[in-house]
Amino acid sequence: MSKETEPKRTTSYHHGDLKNALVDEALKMVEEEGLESISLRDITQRVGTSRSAIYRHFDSKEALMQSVVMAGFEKFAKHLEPALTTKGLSTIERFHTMASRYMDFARTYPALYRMIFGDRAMQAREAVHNINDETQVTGFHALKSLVEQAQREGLMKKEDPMLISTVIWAAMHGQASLLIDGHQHMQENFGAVFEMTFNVLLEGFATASAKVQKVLGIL
Amino acid sequence: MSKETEPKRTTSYHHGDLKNALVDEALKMVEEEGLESISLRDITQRVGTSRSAIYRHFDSKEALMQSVVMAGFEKFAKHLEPALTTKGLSTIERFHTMASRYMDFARTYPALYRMIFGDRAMQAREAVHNINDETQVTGFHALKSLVEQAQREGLMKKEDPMLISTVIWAAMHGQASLLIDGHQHMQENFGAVFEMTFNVLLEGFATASAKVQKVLGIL
DNA sequence: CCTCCATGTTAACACTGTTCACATTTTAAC
DNA sequence: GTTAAAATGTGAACAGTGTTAACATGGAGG
Repeated sequence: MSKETEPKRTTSYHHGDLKNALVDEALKMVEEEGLESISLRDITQRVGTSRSAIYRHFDSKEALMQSVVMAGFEKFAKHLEPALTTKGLSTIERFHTMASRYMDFARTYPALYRMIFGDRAMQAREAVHNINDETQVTGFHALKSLVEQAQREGLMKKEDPMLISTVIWAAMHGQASLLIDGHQHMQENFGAVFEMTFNVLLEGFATASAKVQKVLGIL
Repeated sequence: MSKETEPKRTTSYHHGDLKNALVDEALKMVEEEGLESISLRDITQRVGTSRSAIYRHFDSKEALMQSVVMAGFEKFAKHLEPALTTKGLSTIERFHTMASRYMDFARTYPALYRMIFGDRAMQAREAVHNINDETQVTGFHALKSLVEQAQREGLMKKEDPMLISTVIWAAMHGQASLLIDGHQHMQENFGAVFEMTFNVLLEGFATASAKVQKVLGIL
């Protein structure tokens, strides 16, 4: 990424920019056909190069797939952005928007979601840890900053934001996973389960004073 | 391994009971080496037969793996049983025991857990739907019956038990998945996240009267 | 011009799941 | 008990995979 000086697409050699082309094509194919079924031969054929050309840019198929994971994670982070950037939303609304878009991403790109949060994903994240440290934590950091905002506003009890964020994230991840992996109970009641989870979390993390107010309303 | 000199099992043909032997060995290998890396050749070699012997009992590798999924799910269901069968536990304690053993199973057999709750699992469950309809729903049914019990005791609000169970299950599944797939935030704070989730769910699903009582205690 | 080196190609290798014709053992019929 | 049929196991072969090595090509700098 250091040698630019070209208004065109950088590094125009034989192909132009084979490395990125391979990652882009692989990412597209993951979305289309799923993870398991794609082969290096298919990727190179669609890109228009020879099979072994890959090995001038990646050590192995796994290395290519790790780059796909990183690209997919950037796409995921962008998908969540509106929850933070949209103007005029309350913190609660931002929570709801973020959770909603999270589930939407998983449902729209199930294979990609499985890939970026699967067991190979962490290896990929660690492999490029020094190169791109900001993007990879963006998703989680966005959630955590929302939690901190809610705490500042007195909507949420003041326990460790990291802990609270992880609890929320796990609940969402569980729903997304069950949904895209075809589990009946989740698919049949998706909307209801989502809203119930959202409310339970909201209530469970509410401050004591907020709870008292709610109860006083009941009495 | 010749005739029926073994008082073991029925159907003593050439091998004895190759079909089950293959499933057992494959299940063992999934736990040892993970899902991806095991091959039919390795399985048959360890069982002691020829490679293609598999095809007398299964249509394909995928069919064998689906049988492994079913066997793994039975193992999982057994692992959860103490939460229901142990005498002298309160309903809350049963919840805690079940959740605890759930996470324990995932941590002890990560590859197997991934397999039985992954995306191929549902296909397997559907493929043998008529044969073994009880076992496959055991896990979820156990949770649901606990929810109903809690509702009867006035500990939990009386919304659809199916919905509540799915919410709880998804929260646990999310934690288990993040944990065994190596996500830092989960691994570093596993115990704290688990307890916080448990409490939040308990509180979020508590009956209104229970909440009022708690608040009255505060006031 | 020429040389060098990054990039792309072709052929081959070891491995995989799968299928075929054939061998062996078990079951059943007579 | 003999014999035919069915069930089960075997070895060789095939197409597909990721990977590697030797070779080819084209652009950059002298």
